[in-house]
Formats: sequence, structure tokens, C-alpha cells
Amino acid sequence: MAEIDHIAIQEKWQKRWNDAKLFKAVLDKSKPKFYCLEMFPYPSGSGLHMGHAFNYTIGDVYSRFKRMNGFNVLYPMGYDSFGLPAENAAIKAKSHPRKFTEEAIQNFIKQQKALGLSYDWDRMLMTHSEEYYKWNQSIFIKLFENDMVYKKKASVNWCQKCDTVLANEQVHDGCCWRHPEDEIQIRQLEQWFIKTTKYAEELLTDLEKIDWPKRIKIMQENWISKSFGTEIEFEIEENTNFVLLHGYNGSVKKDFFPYLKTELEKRGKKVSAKDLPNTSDPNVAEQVEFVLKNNHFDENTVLVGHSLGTIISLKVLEKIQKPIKKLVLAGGFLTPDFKDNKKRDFTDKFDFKFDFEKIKRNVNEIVILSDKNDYVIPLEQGHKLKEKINGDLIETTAKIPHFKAEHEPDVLNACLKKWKIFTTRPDTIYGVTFMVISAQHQKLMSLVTKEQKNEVEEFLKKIKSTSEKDTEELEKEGAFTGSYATNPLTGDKVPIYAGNFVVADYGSGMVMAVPAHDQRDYEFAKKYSIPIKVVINPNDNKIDKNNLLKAYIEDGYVINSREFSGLNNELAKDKVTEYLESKNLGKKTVQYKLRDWLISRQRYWGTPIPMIYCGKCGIVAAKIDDLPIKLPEDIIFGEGNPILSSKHFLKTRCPKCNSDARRETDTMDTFFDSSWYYLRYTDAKNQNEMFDREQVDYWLPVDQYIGGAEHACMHLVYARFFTKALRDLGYLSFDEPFLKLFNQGMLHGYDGFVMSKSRGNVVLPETISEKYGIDTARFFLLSIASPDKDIEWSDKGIEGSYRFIKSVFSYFESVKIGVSQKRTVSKLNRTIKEMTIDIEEFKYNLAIIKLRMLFESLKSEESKDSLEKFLMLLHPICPHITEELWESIGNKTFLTTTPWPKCDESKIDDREEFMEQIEMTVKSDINTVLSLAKITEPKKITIIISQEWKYSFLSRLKEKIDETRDFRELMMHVLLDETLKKHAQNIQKIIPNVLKDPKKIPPVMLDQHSEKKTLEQIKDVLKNEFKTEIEIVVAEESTHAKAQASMPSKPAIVIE
RNA sequence: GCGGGUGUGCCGGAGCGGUCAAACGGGCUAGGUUGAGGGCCUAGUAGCUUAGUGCUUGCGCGGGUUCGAGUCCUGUCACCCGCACCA
Repeated sequence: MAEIDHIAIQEKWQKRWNDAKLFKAVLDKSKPKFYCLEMFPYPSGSGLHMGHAFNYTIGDVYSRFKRMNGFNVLYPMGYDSFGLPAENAAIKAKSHPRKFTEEAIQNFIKQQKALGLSYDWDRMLMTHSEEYYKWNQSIFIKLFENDMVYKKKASVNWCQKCDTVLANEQVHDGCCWRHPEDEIQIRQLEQWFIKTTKYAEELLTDLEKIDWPKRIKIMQENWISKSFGTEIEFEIEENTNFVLLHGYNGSVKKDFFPYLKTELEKRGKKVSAKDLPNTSDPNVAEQVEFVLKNNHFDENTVLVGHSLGTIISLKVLEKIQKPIKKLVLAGGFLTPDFKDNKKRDFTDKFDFKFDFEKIKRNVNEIVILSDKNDYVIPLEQGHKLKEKINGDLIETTAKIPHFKAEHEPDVLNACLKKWKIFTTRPDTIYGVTFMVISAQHQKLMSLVTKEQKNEVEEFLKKIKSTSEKDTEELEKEGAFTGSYATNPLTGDKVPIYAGNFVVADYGSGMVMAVPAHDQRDYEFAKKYSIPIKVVINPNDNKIDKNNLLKAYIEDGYVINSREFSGLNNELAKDKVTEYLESKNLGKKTVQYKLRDWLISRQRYWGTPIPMIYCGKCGIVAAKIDDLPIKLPEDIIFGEGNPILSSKHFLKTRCPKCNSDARRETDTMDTFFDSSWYYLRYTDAKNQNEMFDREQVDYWLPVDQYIGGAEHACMHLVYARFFTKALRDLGYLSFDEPFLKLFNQGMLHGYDGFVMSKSRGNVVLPETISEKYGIDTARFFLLSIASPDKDIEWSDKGIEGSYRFIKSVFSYFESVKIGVSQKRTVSKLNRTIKEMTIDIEEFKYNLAIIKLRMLFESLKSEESKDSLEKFLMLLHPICPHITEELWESIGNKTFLTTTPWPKCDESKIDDREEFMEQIEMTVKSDINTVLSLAKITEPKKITIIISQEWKYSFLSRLKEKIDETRDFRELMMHVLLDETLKKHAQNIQKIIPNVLKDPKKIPPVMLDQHSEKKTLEQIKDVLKNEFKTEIEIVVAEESTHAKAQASMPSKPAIVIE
């Protein structure tokens, strides 16, 4: 047989496909569309190896299959080309990441094209191109404008190797996902976040809508992790003194001041409330001076201003030297235009310019109260204030507006320190004996008293030095903060500890600790000798309340809990919550583990975040018209963020007021780029828009997404979030981007490890392609196992596949085109039917097995139709050689564009195929006997068959059932039948079931009425084969000696 | 600890509750073909048995459901993956 010139065949067909633009996807509403997408690769410098080939082959087979099935297929490829490796390589080589990236991409494209992948290359995109990242910036601004982006100081994850912060999703096991050996550090930094949490609920519930592998769904579910519970407000005891400032024309003897003063004093607070001078004709300077002179301001001071008092208090804060504890603004305003648009006569007397930066510096905490019903000061003023001084805004609805009501619990609450905690066990609230705040909490220090400062700081130092990684074995540790909280139901004061086992950004970062009923709290309480109070009793009463050995976390009934005592604890959860709600002390709530997405990165090779810092206007988004904000080229790689080294990038003008301003220098997490690339493919060349709506509406959502499972909680969450956010911004009209997801396995090298350049166990497609042809490699990779499993490369294995490919070739060289036998046609149609399902379900390995079996049964003469259908079936897997063979049997068209064969059920003939099976068995048996007896020229062959041969008794029973459905008559038949007789007892039990549902009996070979008849039919074949006389005899039960012990299951053969 | 998955020959892997478990591939052994090797072809590859068309065992282990279980249920063990102090 002539050698196959694989390279020539591959190049020939790749060129022809390309010239004919067979894979170009065009919007065509007359056809059903199919969007098949692979996760686009990061173009690493080391190029493609067999592992990549495996991944892409999975999608290519699917796309080709779908195309042949009449779908208008979109199958694109692009490159996730921003990212750290290129930047690091550039630093090493003192070059530019662009150079590395673009070379790598060119290399990728060349290699991918050589694999014969049927991509529509016209849609190729690269995320590092300005044309692409311009839209990243545009989306970012849209999100910002819609309150989906914010900047905040937080405890963030820092990877030293990456030299940047990371999102929560990108930290695995306390380490960076790219550097599993490198522990991340916690740093307090101000960073950009995207409000993914806004969609937490939808991200969770919509998992139902999509057909994804179960484990991926579960991983996302765990990641979002919803839990139901109760939010309860605990008041924090503080050593505070209050200064109250009243409003215009007011007095501290009026309105809510007397109430507030009494309530505060009731709680042991010092309250200084002195009437401001000249309140009907105020003078700011005079009043400020008065306040400063008559009151003492220190770190324990809470300044409360009402109405006009808010202005005075802001002015006071501009003047003082040391920061105070807290500022409460009850009905504050910033500009003199009021709700009814009437200027008050006093407003001219005020200077409405504030030094907000200084104010912020001089106070640790700001609370702004705004009254929705206020006719004096509208809500917008509250919001404006909030924006300027970055305080917490509380919207209230008082019975009488403008905080004049006698009783103003909201103002009192704002003055006091309250902490809402989240618990899933409100039923144990009577067992709270202490509180624990996270050691990483931003506001921890505000709870620490002077006396405890040293101890807490010691503790913080200690836990910083312990490893993040093995938190599980970490002993629960903490330090007393010096502060106390009041249990809202019992009124008990309990100590607040800082603890290492509380997560800062889940719930409120503080927990109520019930040592009797929570293991962690229990361990902590034991260590620090904190009392343990049992409030849940097991139903069997088996609990030693004085000597708990561990926390009792099971269900039971409530004790020691006043009116709730005696309730089942599940019921108590509801009752306690209801009670708290009625007292305005808490409410039912849900919590998610999902955090907002931290997207700032302090690195160069990414999309610049399009924000601008203006001294006057604050943080401002760049103008859409100014996009793209290009990455500067005049940069020096070295210490820190390279963008800072650019001379002109930093300086800009404020888009609002045109004064000098500074650009944001952080770039975006590259997961931002990959969160919407599947949309861009639909219209990848569009210069004016992110994409054309009609294109996206036609192609999306992605019908089949293919990629690795490592992105379960990263890319796949972000992309789902993006889809929902863009939908709500009006860009999309669907909820989920990827309807179906397939996780491919990984290819391992000879050494059993995942194939990778760095491990040095790669097999290159080029090498294999030259020797065996890329089709052989595809065939082999897909035949090993189901493509969702990890597989191992084997040189021997590909030899086996090559044998098949070669024999297909040589078969086509010698086959006579004529007529196909009935049984071949039957087998062909069966294969079509089964393979169609197998490929549809990604069971490529099974499809290949069936194809091999079909090939085995092909005869030296077959019809052109049969041969063509065989090629069609093989085509998605081995596209090049099948095209070649397709041409060789006289076709001028492309096999690629030929419709997938349809199964003709009527041609499937179980009996015909079964006969073949018998024929083969009998032939093989005869051959065995011949060789054992060393007979070369048999004179006569006698085949002795038993009654039972090839019968299951059920099949026989089915025959009888077809004759009669009467139980008694049936049993008569059974007893008269040699075969069934033995099973009579069983049959007696089965019959009722079978009569109910005859399907219980498998349909297989039911029509094998008589083995004799069957064998008679193949007698001629055997005669021909062995060139001798054939006799078929049915054995008498009694004469068949061996059969008496047990019935033979195969025919006996006697040769003379 | 929690959640998910997987356990079938020498290996990768098939096996709708019912044909004859181990298809198909790889490996290995023997024979044939060939100057040798390779390639190709044929047969064998759980145990017992002189041999068989015979017998026994057999789908991680133990129970159960069923006339019938590799397949369904349950418990258990082992391995793999994911999450991990989330109150």
C-alpha cells in the first residue's frame, strides 16, 4: 500500500475549505443557528501542544457535526491576550509585552490552522487590541454610571508574585490561583469593585435554567452560598460624651433635644447641650467660636447637629485639632435651596463652602439622617452630603417631619453605637455570653479601649505572622477589646472580643457568640474562661449543663429564654425573629458568601481603568468619546506599577470642569476582558458599537460552551454576571450566556502528569501530524475515553489508531463499488442512529467504537451510498482524509458541506444482523474444532444444536405469551416446553408481571423461532466457506449426553 | 468536617434491570506470512479441567428490593475533585 502523504492532504483541504469560505458564519434567519464556543486561550509563548489540540478537536468535531446537521454554525476563535505572563516575560527580556503577545498569537494561529479547525477566522479578536479594550472601558463607565462600580478601602488579597491585588475568586486555598505555592497577604487598600453581589440571587436561581455539569453548578452554588437568618442589632457600650447643636430659631429645650438628652443620660453619657447664641440672626463665626469655647472635643466626643446645627458642626470640624469619634447630622444641608424652593432669609448669612477633606480627617465616623417627609430639607441634600463626606446615610420617616417629634428613636440610635450582626441561630440569643469581631475588620480599632489597646495590637501582630493557609487547624484566639455590647433581649452586657475565626466581610464582621451551641464559640469560651449558658436542651434531656464537653449544636427545645422557653428550637427561630422585628431590633434576612468583584490590578498589561481624579469634582468617569484610554507606551518596567512611569499618561483634564486632573493608573482584571468576548464575536469588526444588536440577538446565547472546570468560580461567574448586568443596561435580551457547558478533561503526558511545556512532557501536533496525520491524532485522542475525562498520551495507542486509518485508506483503494448487502445496510443505519446520539452527547469514544465495528463489517463490494455514508460519519472526526476519500470515489462537492446521513429505521434488521453474529460464531467454532483436530479438508461437518441454543427462556416465554394471555393456558404451555419446564417455578412468578407489561421482556432476538431454521439459512455460506457438506441436526434431549447435566448454550460440532 | 464524583480483566474503557459481563482499543503470548525486523493475518489472555461445547469464581465490601442486580436502594471502605472557621 502506498504511503499516505498526510501533510499534502491536510494542506490541500485546508486551502480548499478556506478558499471556499466554508466556515464563514453569516446571519441567516432561514437556518437554525448554533453557536459553538471554546474558552479562548491565553496566547502563551510556548505555543500549542497535543493537549491544546485535544481541547480544540472536541469543539471542532461538534461544530462540523452541527454544520452537517443543517445548522448555521458560529465557531470563532480569539485570544485573551492581556495578562501577566507577557508582562513578566517582557520585564525579563527588557522588551515590550505587546511584542511577546503578538508573536505568540501569530504562532497560535499558524498552529491552529494546521490542525484544520473549522473556525471562522474573520471574527478573530484579541483583547489587548485598542479596538477591543475600548469597549471594556465603555462597559466600565456604563457600570459606573449605573451604580455598579465603586471604590472602597478594604482588606484585599495581595499576591507578591503577581505584584498586584486579586479578587476573592482568584484566591484558592489562601494562595494565588496562578501561584499555588505563594500565600496571599492581606493589605488594606482602596480599590475598584464591581457589584456582583447585586446579582447574587439571580446568579443562584438561574443555575436551574442552564444545562451545565452538575459539579460546576454545585461549585457556583457553594461560591454564592446563600443562608437564611436574622439580623439583630446590638448596642455597643461606649465611653462617649455628647455635644448637641440645635437648629435655626431653636433651643435645646425644644423639639427632640430634651428626649435625646434624657435617654443619653439614662445610659450614663455626658451630654453638653448649650443654646447657640443669636439663633434668629445667626452668625457662623460667632456660633462656631461659642461651640468651641463651651464644649470639650476629644476622641470620645459625638457631635450631634440638627438643621442649622449641622452647618455649625461641619464648620466646627474644620477648626478642631484632634479628630472626634463621631458626627451625627440630623437633617443636614449643603446648599440653600430647599424643598419648596423658597430661600430662607437666613441662608445668605451662611458660607456654604466646606473643606470636606479636613472634615473627613477630623471625624472617625459620620452618620447622616435624612427624613423622607421633610419639607424643610429634602432627601437629595442628604445624598449630596453623603457623597461629599462619605458617611452612612439613614433614611427615616418620622411622624412629624424635620426631626421635631418628641420621640425620635432614629436619632437616638444614630447617636449610640449599634452593630447589626447576622445569625442563623436567633433561637440561641439568650445564650449569648460574648461577641467576636473579626481581627481584620476595618472598624475594629474603634471598639478598642485605651486600656486594651496593647493587648489587641499584640494579638493582631501574632495572627499576622501565622499562616493563612492552614486556618483549619488554627486555634481560636482573640483579645478583649474593652468594649461591651448589650443583648437586645436580655439587656445583658457582654464583652466584645477581637477574634481570628470571624470573617471580616461576611455579614457585618461581628458575631454573637453562643458557646453552648456553637463549636467555635465553645472553644473560644473555654480558652478565655467565658461563661457558657445552655439555652437548648436535647429532646431526650441528655445534656450536662454544668459540664459541656462540646457545643450542643443539634435541635432541641429552648430553655432559659423567658417567654420562648419550652418551644421547639426551630419554631423559636421564627418567634424570636418576629419579636425582634416587632421591637425594631432586627429582621429576617439572607446572606450571601459571594463578594463584590475586586477588579483593580496594579499592573501594566491590561485595560486602563477609565477614571479620572479631579480635585474639584472628585472621581469622574472619562468621556465615552475619549475612549480608548490607551495604554501608555513610554513606560519603564521595574518597581511598582509601570504606568506610573509614563510621563504623559497621568496628567489629564477633568471631563467635567476641565481643570487639571489625574488618571487612574490601575488596570482591569483580565477576567473583565473575557466576561463579554462571546458577544463581540458576533460582530468583531464593529468600529462604532460594542456589537450590533441584531447580530447578538441572532447568535446569542451560546448553545454550546466548551472549556475547563478550573473556571467554575471565576470566568463562568463573571460572564454570567456580565450578561445580567448588560441585560439590565439594555444591551441584551437574554439572561444566561451559555446554555450548555462541556468540561473537557486534560491530556496527560507519558509521565502521567498534565501535558505542559514547563513539565517537559509535551507531544507536538506537528511531529504527530507528519508521521500519522492530524486526523489520526484526532481519532486517537477521541477514542481513548469520554472527552470529559483526563486521558493519557500513548505512542502505542496512536499506532493502533493509525492502523485503522491506514486500513480505511487501503480499503477504499480496493473496494468494488456495487451493491451493499442487506445486513451491511442494516448495520450502517444502526450506526447512523447511534452515532448521531453519541456525538450529540459528546460520547465521541463510543461513536468511534461503533464506527470501527461498522468498518469491520464492510465487504469487498459496497454501494457508493454505503461508502459515502461511512465517510460522512467519519468526517467530523477525521475531516481531511475523508474529504480525500470522498473525492477519490468520484465526488466533486465538499464532504464538509454534505448533510449528515439520516437513519432509515426500516433498513435496520435485527434478524439480519443476528444471523451474521451466528454465522461468525459458528464459523469460529468450526475453525476451532478443525484446528484442534488438525483437519484441513473436512468431508462433512455436522452441527448439532440443542433446543435451547441462543434462547433466553424469556424470549421463548414471550412467544408463548403471544399465543395466549391466559394464565392457566400459559402454564400448560410452559410445562409442555422442554426449555421452559425447568424454569416453571420462576415463570409462575414472572407471568403476572409480564402480563401486566410485556415490555418487561427484552425485544432482542424474539423472532429467532428456530435455530435450525436460522442455521439452514446460512448453510450455503458455510458450505462455500469450508467447501464441504454441512448437516444440521437437532439434538434429542436424551441423546445429548453432556446436556443432561446442563443445557449447552452453543451448538456442538462434529466433523468427519 | 461538608458537598460532588468514581470503583468492572494486565491497562484505557463498554455494558437500556433480562442475549453469553468484559464490546472496542492497547499490551502480552503463541502460530502464520516475510531473508531478518517491522508490518499484516489468525488464535489465546479470571481460575479449574487431558480437553472441551464442561464446571467454579467474578463488576471495591456488606445488606436489601426484584422472578432476575455490574446496573436500583441502603450502609461501609478506598480513591479523585471542589469548598473550607461564612455565624
